[in-house]
Amino acid sequence: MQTINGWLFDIYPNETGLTLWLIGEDGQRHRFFQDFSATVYAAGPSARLRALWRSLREQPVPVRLSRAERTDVFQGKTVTLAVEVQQPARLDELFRTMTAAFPDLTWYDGDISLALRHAAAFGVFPLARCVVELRGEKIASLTPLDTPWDLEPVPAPLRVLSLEPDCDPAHWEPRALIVSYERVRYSLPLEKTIPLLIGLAADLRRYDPDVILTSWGDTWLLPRLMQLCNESGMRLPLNRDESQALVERKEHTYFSYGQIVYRGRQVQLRGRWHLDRHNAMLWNDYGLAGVLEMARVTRQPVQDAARLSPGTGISSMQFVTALQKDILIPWHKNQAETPKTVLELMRSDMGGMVYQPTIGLHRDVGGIDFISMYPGIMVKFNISPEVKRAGPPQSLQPAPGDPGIIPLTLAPLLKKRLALKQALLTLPRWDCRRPVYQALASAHKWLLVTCFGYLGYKNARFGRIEAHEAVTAYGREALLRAKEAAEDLDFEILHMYVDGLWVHKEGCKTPADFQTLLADVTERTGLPISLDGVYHWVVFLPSRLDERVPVANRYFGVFQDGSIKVRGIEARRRDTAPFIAETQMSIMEILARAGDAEHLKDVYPRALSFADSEMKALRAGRVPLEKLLVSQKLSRELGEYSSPSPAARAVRQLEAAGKLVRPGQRVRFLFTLGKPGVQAWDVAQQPDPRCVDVKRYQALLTRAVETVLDPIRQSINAGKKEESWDLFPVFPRVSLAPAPPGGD
DNA sequence: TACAGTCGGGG
DNA sequence: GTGTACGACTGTA
Repeated sequence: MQTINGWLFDIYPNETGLTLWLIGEDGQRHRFFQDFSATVYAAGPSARLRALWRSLREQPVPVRLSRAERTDVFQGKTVTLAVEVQQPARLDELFRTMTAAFPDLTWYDGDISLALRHAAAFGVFPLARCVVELRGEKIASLTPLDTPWDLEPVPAPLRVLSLEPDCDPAHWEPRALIVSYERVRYSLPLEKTIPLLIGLAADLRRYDPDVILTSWGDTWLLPRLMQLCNESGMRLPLNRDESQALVERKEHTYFSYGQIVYRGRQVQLRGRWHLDRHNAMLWNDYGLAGVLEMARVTRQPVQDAARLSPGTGISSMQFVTALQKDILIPWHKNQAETPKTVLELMRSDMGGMVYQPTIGLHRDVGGIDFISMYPGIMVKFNISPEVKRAGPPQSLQPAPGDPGIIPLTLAPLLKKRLALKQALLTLPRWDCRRPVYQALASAHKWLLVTCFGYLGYKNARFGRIEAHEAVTAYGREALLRAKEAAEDLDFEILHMYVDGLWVHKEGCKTPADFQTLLADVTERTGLPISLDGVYHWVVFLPSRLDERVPVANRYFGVFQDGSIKVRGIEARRRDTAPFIAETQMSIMEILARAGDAEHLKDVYPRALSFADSEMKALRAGRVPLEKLLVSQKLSRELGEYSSPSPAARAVRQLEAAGKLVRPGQRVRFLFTLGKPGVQAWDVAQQPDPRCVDVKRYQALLTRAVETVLDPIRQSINAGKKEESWDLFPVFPRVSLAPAPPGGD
């Protein structure tokens, strides 16, 4: 028997069992095989289960049958027929046949991927460090040496080869491919097919990368290479396992978090990973470290983790918990989505606690947040679909008994996130672990957020609306207790929003001045809370439609470390032209240089004149057209628009030029003079700079400047009382006159 | 003024 | 392999 240590790299089914790839500590890439069986469960009347038993005896896929008692989270202990399928590759086919023949039975675990089953069975995950015992090429035992929850796992020595065209193939025709790895970098002309394929094949064999990192590899490059191979009859060893075909995932569009999301097609490799940075979910935010972390904690294979959708990641984690705890995973609930009743609509108003902020500028403000409030509540108070609630939320008492499936799943993730946050607080600014920790923490963030949403989702396997409501009820209670704590310590509450509050007290200017409050809130709620920071000053903005009305989520401010926090205003919106957003940010940076609020009056003139110079640049045509592009996400098919929004008109131009834009994709356009008022960007001909509707951009800029400068000016003037001759100047207003009727 | 369409925030 | 929230705001007619 031979033993090898290494990092688990890839797993997929072959004809008889599983193929596993291991990056050995010896530097070799090993391919092994493993026997593996997958079990599905059926429950129902015993006569029907006996009939199923008989029918399974008479079909060709080898199965082992037994009677098993398992837990259904909604029904409790349940007697089932366990069907152990010994050829994992044939599971899907057999499951389809069984459910078609016995649709009246209740099915469990049928649609759980082999990767998750394997992860649950052995406690492994992508890039887990393992000890493997071998008999020949067969795995006799597989033991993990680390867990997904380690903060500093021994990193796998991945070989990464990057491959990208010399321009964006959606808009231009690339002429060359740029190949780079380690210190090698060169380009291959695309028109010379044979040398291109020979060169690439040679590098793939010589360097034998673990990861092929591409730009537009899913949508353009790999399909193109496959096509070139077909035409020329040459082979390109993209897969490390050359016995396997490339795996293609189709493009699709889906709804998530109230908006439509578009995922382009994906090309996956076997024995190697292909990652397309332009098609990976939130690659920009997290990078490779984030994708790997996602794979570790969700146990999804890395290439899937790269484009994981909301819900799938957290569901995967729940499924692994369920498999390990012998909890049955219902086969997808076939409940049709029923329209919300009036009662439910009213209930939805009772989500998070919102308190109207006090409009205007405030100095020396503590921003305090519960850390991952909703997940923290689920863990602390044991909220899970199968757990009976004890008292009312006002008691802030955990439900009794063993932790349910949701807390079990979330607890280690939450603990790791808190540990990362803690480490980030203490690590010095220059520490190279900082960006990595940041990426990991961000990757966890949305898994945790989504878990809460999933509790309230009817089609989630472990969802239950009562549990969802319990979470928000605890949340409101916790925030109220925080408010009481602050008031008992004589803090003034300026604003509260779901899981955060903004407080002020004369003389409290440093983080230390808020420690008593933090400790008190933790004491009263049992939930971790942290100081987001102490603002030198923060502005809560009024509604645009009625300046007497505050809005909860439009504010900006400057922390004592000089960093700026912005919510809801133009600079935060992805449909704001970069020129407008950057100008607004720059103005806030000028204001931030004031340090404390007393010195805002010193920097205000500078901010005003900066805004003015940007306005002049705009009028003089010195702003590059790219900076004026507005980008909006298409929410539906072009034909489904009932009103010709600017985005819809831009899409019409694109489609006229033969460019299809799918719902969920973004469309970029300029505001232009005359009809139709917009000019789509991603078409062949560049717009004439003279067509730009400068007036409209002036109005947009004016608005963005006023958003940040008006409250500052008002606050300075308020300090000056009646000296009206000394009023600070207003930014000259440019507004759009209503378009003349007819026009054209 | 009404309406249709897009966005943020949660983090 | 997907959560169809809510409220603010903008653009169009």
